[in-house]
Amino acid sequence: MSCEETFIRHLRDRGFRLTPQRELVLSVLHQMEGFASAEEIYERVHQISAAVDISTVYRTLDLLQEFQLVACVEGNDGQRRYDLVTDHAPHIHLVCTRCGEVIGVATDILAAGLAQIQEQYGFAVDRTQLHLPGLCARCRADAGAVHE
Amino acid sequence: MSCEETFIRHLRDRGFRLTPQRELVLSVLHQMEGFASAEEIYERVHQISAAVDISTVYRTLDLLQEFQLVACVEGNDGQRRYDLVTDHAPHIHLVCTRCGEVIGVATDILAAGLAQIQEQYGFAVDRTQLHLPGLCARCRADAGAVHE
DNA sequence: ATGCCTGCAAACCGTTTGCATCCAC
DNA sequence: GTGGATGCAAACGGTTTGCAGGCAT
Repeated sequence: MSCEETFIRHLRDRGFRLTPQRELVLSVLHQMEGFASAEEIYERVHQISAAVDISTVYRTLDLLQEFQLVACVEGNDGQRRYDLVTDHAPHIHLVCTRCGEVIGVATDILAAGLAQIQEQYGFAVDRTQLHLPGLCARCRADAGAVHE
Repeated sequence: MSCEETFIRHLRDRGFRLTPQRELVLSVLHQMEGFASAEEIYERVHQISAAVDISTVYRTLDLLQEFQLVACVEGNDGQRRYDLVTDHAPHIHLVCTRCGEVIGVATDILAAGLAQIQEQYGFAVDRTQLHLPGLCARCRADAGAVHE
C-alpha cells in the first residue's frame, strides 16, 4: 500500500478528509531527503501553492505523526525536524548535536543490547523512535581543530 | 575536586565571577534527582532566594553546560531539561512513554553497538545523554489489557 | 447540508537579549 | 574602581489556537 493510500485510510478511519493541502504536504515530504523542519517543509509547500498556511503544515504534520507516518526529533536549536517513515526496517537516528545532521542506521547494530535490556528490565525500547545524540565525524574533527 | 571548586576554577579561567546566584543554582542542581527543566530549577531557587531571576538561571545553566558540568536534553514538549554531570559512570535512561518512569542502566549494555556505530559512521554517541523511549514492564502489561 | 478544514491573526511559552544598576574582584 | 553579573521587561521564534468562512463528503 502506498504512503498516500495509508494516509487516506487512516483519515477515513477517523472520519477525516483528504484535502489538497494534506496531499501537498505528504508529497513534499517525499521530496525531502532526511529530516526537515516545519519551516522548510512549509517553504516548499508554499512554492507550489502559495495559499497554504504554515499552521496547516503543522496540523498535517501532527496528524501524520499520530498515524506514525512521520518521525519527529527535537533539534538542539529548539526546532523539530520531521521525516517520512518509509516501510523499510526501523532505524536509529544519529543526531549530531552540533550541526544537526541526522544519520539513519539499521537497528540491527544495537539489536543485541536492546534484547538484553528487554530481558533484564522488561523494558521494550521503541525502535521506531531511537535518537542518539552525539557528534558526527565532521563536527568531531571541527571541534578538535577549532575552539569555538 | 568538588563540583563547586570545579565551577569556580572554570569561572576564574575565563575571568568570570562566583556570585551567590550561581552558587545557588549549582546547589539546587545537586538536590535535583535526574533531569529538571529550567522552570523547575528556577522554582526551587526562587523558594530559597526570591530575588533571583529566571534569566539568571538560564545564563548560569548555559555556563555550566559550556563547562560540561551539566548535560542538557531537548524534551518532547519543547522544554530543555538539565542534569548535573556527576563523575559516576554515564548511564542510559529508559523512558517509558506511557507512565514516564525512568530506569537508569549502565551504558555497558550497549557498548558494543555504540563502538560499532563510531567505527562505521564516525559518529560518537554522547553516552551521558542517552535516553531510549519505550514501554516499561508494567505498562506493557497494562497496554495489553486496557485499550487506551 | 454537515461538520471537518482552512487561512488569518493573535496567543502562547520557553528562551534570549538590551539596558541601567549593582557588586565581586 | 572596574567590568562582569544581575533584575527587569521587552523581544524573539517556533508552535498552537480561536474563529469565521470554505469545501470535501
